[in-house]
Amino acid sequence: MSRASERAYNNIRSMILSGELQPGSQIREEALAELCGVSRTPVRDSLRRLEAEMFIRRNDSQRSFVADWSLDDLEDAFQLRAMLEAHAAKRAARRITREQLGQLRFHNAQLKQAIDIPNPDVPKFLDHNRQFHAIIVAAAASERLASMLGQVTEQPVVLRTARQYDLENLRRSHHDHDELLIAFDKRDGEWAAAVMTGHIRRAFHAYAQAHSTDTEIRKSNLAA
Amino acid sequence: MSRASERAYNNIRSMILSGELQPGSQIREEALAELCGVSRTPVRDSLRRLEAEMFIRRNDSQRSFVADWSLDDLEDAFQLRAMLEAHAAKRAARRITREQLGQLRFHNAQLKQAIDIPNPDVPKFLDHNRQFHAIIVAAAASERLASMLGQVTEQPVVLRTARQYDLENLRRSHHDHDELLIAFDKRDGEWAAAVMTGHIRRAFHAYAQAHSTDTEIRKSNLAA
DNA sequence: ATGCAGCTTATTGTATACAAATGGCATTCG
DNA sequence: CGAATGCCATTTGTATACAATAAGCTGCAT
Repeated sequence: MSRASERAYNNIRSMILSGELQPGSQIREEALAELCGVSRTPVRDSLRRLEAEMFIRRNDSQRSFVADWSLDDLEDAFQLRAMLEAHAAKRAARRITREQLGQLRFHNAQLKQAIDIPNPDVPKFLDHNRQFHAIIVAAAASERLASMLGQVTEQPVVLRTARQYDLENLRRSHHDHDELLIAFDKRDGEWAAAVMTGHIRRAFHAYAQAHSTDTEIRKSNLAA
Repeated sequence: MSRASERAYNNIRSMILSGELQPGSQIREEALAELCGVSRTPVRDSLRRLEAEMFIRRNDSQRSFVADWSLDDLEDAFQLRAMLEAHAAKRAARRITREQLGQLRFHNAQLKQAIDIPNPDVPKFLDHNRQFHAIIVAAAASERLASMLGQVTEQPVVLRTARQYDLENLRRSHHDHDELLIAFDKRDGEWAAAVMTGHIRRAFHAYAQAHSTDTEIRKSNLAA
């Protein structure tokens, strides 16, 4: 992707994810163009992409708005994600290479390290976690599946305020990864899929809890 | 969608589906613009959309080519479709309204009529079949799921020559629909999902057979 | 007051000109 | 003869001007 267009896309996307562009608010092409320092043309490209990714929705007269997902919508996304990632895990179990297994072990060791210390390094955990999952998707070797997963994986990040990361949850995540590694090693696709399903479902409930806390806080801020 | 943009999208899409634009061949924005009688701007929009829908792919230097799917790729698409439609059926079983059930019955009766006569009306069958599936997806009430299904449902249409429609197959399809209707009536999501999985898998094998016949014919045409 | 008509303004859609980047070809040098 | 390099042609990317459309507002009529 070319310079201006990529910049516009990344800028707008991160403005949505960070909450700088509030859910439900209208988006004007020219305003974004100025914010990104490019013309409307690349902005329009970006908006189309973001619309396909459901970060943005348009009303019937083509005006764009930042998507505003309810908790139900997000559960829906998580449900699809669980199904797709379980499918990926199943496929990966048949196809994963020794090298990829090694990489999985590496990232799993790293993310364990990130939380198994007095001062947990959550960003580091998240990064290696992301890479762990990416390797599984790559091993599944289905471009379509990868593209669909892309659509449901980053949506929940739209939580506006800083999330509460429950350490106990992260440790359980790491434990799931351990089990996935064994399932891959045994080439047991059914097992891998089952573990993955639980792994994502837990993520949803952790997210939902953080989300409701967040919502409470915002409500009381409004009241004050 | 506005006039020029919509025209460009529909034109290009149908040129791909009809084989007028050959799989693997390069696509130039200006050529398409002339063909569609619009400027490059709406053509570019369309190309982006079609790229997201995987009808078009781009190499690393941004040149566009008509996607050329192998049978393996198509099996992959069908596999995802089976999973997603089964999921849709399961959700639909819980949510479907009496009215929607009535509509399903109507379309199923129509498609039965289309093939239960001396001179089968295949296009009519396909149309009611499409609507039958659309109602189930609507009843599943998940925008994301619907959008994902859109991505895998129309891909196999890229068969270049006229398809052989095996009547026996269409009758079995109709039978599956009957069974789906009972499952929905009993609100048995698991049953509905199972029937749907088989329904789509059969569609794949019917398609694969037609595809290989098609490929053979093309080969011998080349040889001649 | 309320609702509607017509105007005004805001916003998106399209065309086009120009800039940047890429690929192919020919030429040159090892 | 083969590989690398520079130039030219082709193609895509970006900016901008203008057209079309939709929203909001004002004022008038009921």
